[in-house]
Amino acid sequence: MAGETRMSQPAKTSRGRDRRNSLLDSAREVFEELGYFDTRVADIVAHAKVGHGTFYSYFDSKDDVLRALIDNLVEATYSASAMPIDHSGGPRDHLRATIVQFMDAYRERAGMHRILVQATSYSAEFLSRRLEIKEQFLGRIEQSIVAWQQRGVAPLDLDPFHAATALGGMVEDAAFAQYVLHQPIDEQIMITTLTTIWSQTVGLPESHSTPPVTI
Amino acid sequence: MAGETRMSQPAKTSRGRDRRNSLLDSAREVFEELGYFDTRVADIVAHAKVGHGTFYSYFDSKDDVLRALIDNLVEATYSASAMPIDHSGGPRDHLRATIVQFMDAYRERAGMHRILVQATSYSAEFLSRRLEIKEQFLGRIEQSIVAWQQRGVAPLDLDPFHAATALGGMVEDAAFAQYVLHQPIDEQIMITTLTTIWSQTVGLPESHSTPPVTI
Amino acid sequence: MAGETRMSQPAKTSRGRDRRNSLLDSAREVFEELGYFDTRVADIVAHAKVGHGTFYSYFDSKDDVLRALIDNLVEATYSASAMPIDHSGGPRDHLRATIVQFMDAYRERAGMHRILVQATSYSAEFLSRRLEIKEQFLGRIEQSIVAWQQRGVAPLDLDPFHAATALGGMVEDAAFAQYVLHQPIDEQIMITTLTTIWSQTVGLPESHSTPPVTI
Amino acid sequence: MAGETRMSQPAKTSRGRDRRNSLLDSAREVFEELGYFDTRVADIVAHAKVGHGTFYSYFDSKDDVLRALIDNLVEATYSASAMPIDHSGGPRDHLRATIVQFMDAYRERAGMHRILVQATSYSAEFLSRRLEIKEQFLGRIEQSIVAWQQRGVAPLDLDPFHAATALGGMVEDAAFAQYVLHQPIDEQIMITTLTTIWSQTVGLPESHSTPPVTI
DNA sequence: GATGAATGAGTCTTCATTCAT
DNA sequence: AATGAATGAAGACTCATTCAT
Repeated sequence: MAGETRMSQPAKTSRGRDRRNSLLDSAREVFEELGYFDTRVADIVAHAKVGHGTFYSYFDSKDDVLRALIDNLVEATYSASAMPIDHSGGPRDHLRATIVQFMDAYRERAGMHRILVQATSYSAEFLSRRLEIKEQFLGRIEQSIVAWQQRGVAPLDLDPFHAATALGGMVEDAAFAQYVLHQPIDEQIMITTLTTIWSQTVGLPESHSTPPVTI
Repeated sequence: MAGETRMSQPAKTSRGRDRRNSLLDSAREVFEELGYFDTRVADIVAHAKVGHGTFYSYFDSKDDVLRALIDNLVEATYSASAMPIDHSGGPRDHLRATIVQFMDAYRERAGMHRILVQATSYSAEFLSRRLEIKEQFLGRIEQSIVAWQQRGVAPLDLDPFHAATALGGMVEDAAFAQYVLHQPIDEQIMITTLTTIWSQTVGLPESHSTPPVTI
Repeated sequence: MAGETRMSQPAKTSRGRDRRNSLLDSAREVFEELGYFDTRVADIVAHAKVGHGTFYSYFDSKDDVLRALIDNLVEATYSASAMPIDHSGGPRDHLRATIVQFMDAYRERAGMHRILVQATSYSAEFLSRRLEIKEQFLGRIEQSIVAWQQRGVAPLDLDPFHAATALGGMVEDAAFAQYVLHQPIDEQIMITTLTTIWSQTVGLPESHSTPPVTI
Repeated sequence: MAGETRMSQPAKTSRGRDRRNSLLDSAREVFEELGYFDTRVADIVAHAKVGHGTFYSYFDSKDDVLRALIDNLVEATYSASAMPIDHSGGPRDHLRATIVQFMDAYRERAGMHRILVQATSYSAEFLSRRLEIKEQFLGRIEQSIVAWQQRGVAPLDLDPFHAATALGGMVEDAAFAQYVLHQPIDEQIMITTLTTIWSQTVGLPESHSTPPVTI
C-alpha cells in the first residue's frame, strides 16, 4: 500500500512553495468535506484550480498528500501541547487549563482528526503516525502522574502508564465524540467532568495549596 | 425498466441459511484480515468457495454484507451487556466484573470492532449503527450513576450524562487500544486501573459494605 | 445469435401442454410490459409461478419463447386475414372492411407487434419472420391490384408490387403509430383516410356498382 | 458521497473535438455493423484505437453516445428537409423532388435509421426523439395539404392530419423497407408510385399548370 | 513548469443457463 | 417432473497516474 515512500518534491522556489501549500489546503478542505476515500485527485486539482500534472509534480500520490497533511497535524499537535500554560492557579486549575488547551487544539483541527481516524483504519503507516501523536500525549501524562506520586499526592498503587492510557484515552474520546461525531455534549460540563475524574484519580485537592505540576 | 425482483437473503431453507452464514463468516474473516476497503467481493467468494453469483443471491452488495455483520455485532454486544453478573461481592467487585465482561466481549470480537471503526469513517449509515451501540452502553452507565447519586454515594455535582460519556469512552478506548491496536497494555493492570478511576469518580468505597447497583 | 435452433420440447401430455401455454402467456405478458430486453427469465418464471428449471424444460432459451410467441403471432395474423369478409357492399365498402379487419387484428395483438419490432431489430432470424408476415400481407394486396387492373379499374401504369408495398406499408405504419406508439390518431378518421387514399390509387369508384375483389 | 464532477464532452480544444468526433464515428460504424445491443464499449474504443477511459471522458455511458448520434441524425434530418427544392416544374415534379430528397437523405443515413429504430424499441427517451423527427416531417406535410385544400385542389373532406400521417408513414416505411431491410425494391419505380399515390390523394393534376406548394 | 488528455488495470454486478436435490 | 440454488462469463464504468504538448 505504502511502497517505498519516495519523498515528495521539496519545491525550492517560493512560487513552488505557494503552489504546494495551496494544493495542501485544497486537499485538506476536500478531504474534510468528502472524506479521504470519496475524494478523487480530480476533486483536489479542481478545487486548487490546477492541472493533474501539477499535483503530481508536488506530491507522489494521493497517499502522499495525506501523509503531508498528517505530518502537519502531528507537528501542530506537538506545538500546541508545548505551549505554556498559566500556572497562577492551583493544580486543578492547571489541569483544567491543560485539558482546555487540548480540547481547543482538537476542535480547531477536528476535520483533520476525522481524516486521521479514516487513514488509521486504512493503512498501517498512518496508524503508526497516529500512535506517535498519542504516545507523545500519553507520555506527558504519565510523567505528570509519576511527579504527583513522588510528591505523595497520587496514590502509589496507581500504575502511571495504564492510568495515563486510561485518562488520556478518556479525554481524546470525549474530544472525538464532541468535535467529530457532533454528539450533543456540553463543552463546559464535559471539561469540568473530565477535570474532576482526572483530579480524583491522581489525588489533586480541591484547594489551591499544592504546587502545580506541568503536564 | 428493470424487473421488479430484487431479493437478497432469499433462502428460508436450511441449506440457504447455511450458505448465507458461510458467506457471512467468509466475509468477516476476509474483512478482518484485509480490512473492508482492500477486500474484493472476489476475495470473499474465493474464501467461501462459491461463485460470484451466489454472493449476490444472498447479499445485494459488498456494503450489504458489512451491514449484516455489523447487525450481528450490535446484537451480540447487546446480548453480552445484558448477561447477569455475579452480585456476591461488594460494589467495586461488581463494577470490576462489569468492566471485565465488557472487555471480554470486546476482545472476542476485536476484529469486527476494527471493521466497525473503518465502516464508521466511511459512511454515515454505519456511524449511526456504531453510535447506537455506544448509546445503549452509555445509557446503562448513566442510569447506574444516577442510582449511586440517589443512594448518596456518588457526588451530586457530577453530571450523569457527561460522566457516563467520559467513563464509557475511557473503557471503550482502552479496549480498542488493547485489542485492536495491540498496544502493550497489561489486561489485569488496565482493568484494575479502570475500576479504580471509575470507583473514585462515583464514590464507591473500597470496602464491601455498600449494596451493589447493577450497571 | 440464434444457433442451430433446437426445437423446444414438444410436451406430449396435456399437463405439459398446459404448463407450456401458461409459460407462453406469462412470457408474453411480461414481454409486453417490460419489453424483450428488460425481461429476465426470472421475471417470466416468477409470473408463471414455476421454477427456473421448469422454464428450461419447455423452452431452450429466452430466444426460444420469443420464437414461439412470434410463431403464434404469425399464425394468428394469417388466420385473421383469411377470415371471410362481408361482400354485400360495393368495392370501397369491401376495401374498408378489409382495412378494418387488419386494424382490429393489429390492435388486438398490439403488445406482441411491439415485441416483434424489438425482436426484428435484434436478430436477423426474427426479421425474417416479420418479413414473412409482411410479404404474405403484401402479396394479397398485389394480387388484388392486378385483379383490378385486369378489370380495367386500376391504371395499368401502376406497378402492382410497388403499389402494394406502398399501400400496405401505409396501413401497417398507421396501425403501429396508433396502437403501439399511441399517437393521438382517431380510429374512424384514419380508416376513412386510408380507404380513400387506397381507393383513389386503384381507381375504385365511390359508387357501389363495381363487383368486389377480395384482398 | 461521490465527488461532484461529472463531465462528458469536456474538450473545447480542437484536439478534444477531433477525438470526440472520432469516437462518435467509431461508435456509429460499430453500431451500424453490430447493432446497438451487440456493441460493447470495448468494440468502440478498439475501433477508435483509444483506451476505455478516453471514451468515458467524452461520453457518460454507452447510452450517451447513442444519444449524441441520434441528435446528429435529428439535426441532419431537419437540415435536409429544409433544403430548397427546384420549383421550375409543375406541382407533381415538385412533389416528386421532395420525395426524392427525403429518400436520398434516408439512404445516406440508413445505418443510423436502423439504429434509431432499435433505440426506439429500447427506451422511451429515444422513442421521443424519433417521434420528434417524425412530427416535424408530418407537420410539413399537413401544412402542404391544407395549402392545397385552400387552393381548391385537394378535396376538403380529406383530414389533413390523418392524411399527412398516412402519406408520411407510407413514404417512411418505403424508405425503411428499401434502405434498411434491403427489400428488392426498385428506387425509381417506388418514387413514381409514391408520387402517384400522393398526387392523386391531394388532387394534383398531371399537367404543369397548378402553382407549386412547397412541402 | 504547467496542463489536461489519455490510459487501462481493477471492480462490481447481472443474468441466462445448469444441475443436484 | 419440478425446483431454485449455484454458476461464471461478460461487460460497464472509475480513477490514480503518466506524458505529450
